[in-house]
Amino acid sequence: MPETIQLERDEPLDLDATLGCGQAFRWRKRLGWWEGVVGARALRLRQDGHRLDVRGADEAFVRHYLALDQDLEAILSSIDCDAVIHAAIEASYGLRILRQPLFECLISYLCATNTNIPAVQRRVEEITVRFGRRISGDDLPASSEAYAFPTPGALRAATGEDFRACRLGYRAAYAEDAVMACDEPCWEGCIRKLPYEDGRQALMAFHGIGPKAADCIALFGLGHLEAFPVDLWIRRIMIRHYLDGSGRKTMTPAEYEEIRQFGRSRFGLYAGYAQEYLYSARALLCSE
DNA sequence: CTAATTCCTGAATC
DNA sequence: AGATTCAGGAATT
Repeated sequence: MPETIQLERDEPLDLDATLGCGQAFRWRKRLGWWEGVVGARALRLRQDGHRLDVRGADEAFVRHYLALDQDLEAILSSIDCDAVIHAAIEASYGLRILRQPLFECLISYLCATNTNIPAVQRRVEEITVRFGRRISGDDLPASSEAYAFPTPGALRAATGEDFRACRLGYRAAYAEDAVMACDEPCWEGCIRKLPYEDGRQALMAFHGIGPKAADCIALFGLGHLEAFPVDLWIRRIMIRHYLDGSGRKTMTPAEYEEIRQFGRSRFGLYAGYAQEYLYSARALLCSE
């Protein structure tokens, strides 16, 4: 089912920035097409100016996933309050915060603590190959395989050893616990009803999910656009451009809280967008 | 409340 | 080439 989405003039999108910025872990660009799996769908996307070619899903699904219904121009002008964020916005104009499936997002960010992006991608890939349903491929490129992200039910059978085999290391036990909790039928519906701070607390109740992972899941999985995750890059950027230095190597919980609240009060309801644009421009903003 | 230490993988450096 | 060092969050003490 080939589809083409015509982007309106007031619907800015930069697909490369959106899929390449590290918010989702299952996208690769090959031969001009972005290939990835969202939930149980294998998608391919290609942008050419205002045209977006789609394989593997209908327009409504892609519009929702890419959050094309959000008024990005209005969001960006609301956070565009100084020269630093302005430069970041210019550099990645059209980057959008995806709407990721919640369980997949939670497990992915559980795999993402204390590690780098390629390692996370490998872990997620291993989990899907071992426990995800294989997606049969009318829309897949020839000779390629795709696996759905497993449901909590499908992962119920996974042991700590299985997760270790997926190279989760000490996170394996955390993943086991998380699957159990997410397998409760009301879990997703209940957490979705909570406002940002409460949802964040509920996420931090999981073993292995601290402030940073909780804020990422709140932002990418629950759509709380006011969340402001603080990783080491954001910390460097904020210290350099907005706050007074701190010489320490590790970030204390108090320092995390200080930077998070500063980001929220400075950038407002769409602080999460500010965070993504700053992160995306990290090389620019941290070069001396 | 803060500081130090440990957990594990993977890449860079010695 | 094999050993050491380091980056990166969260939990525990």
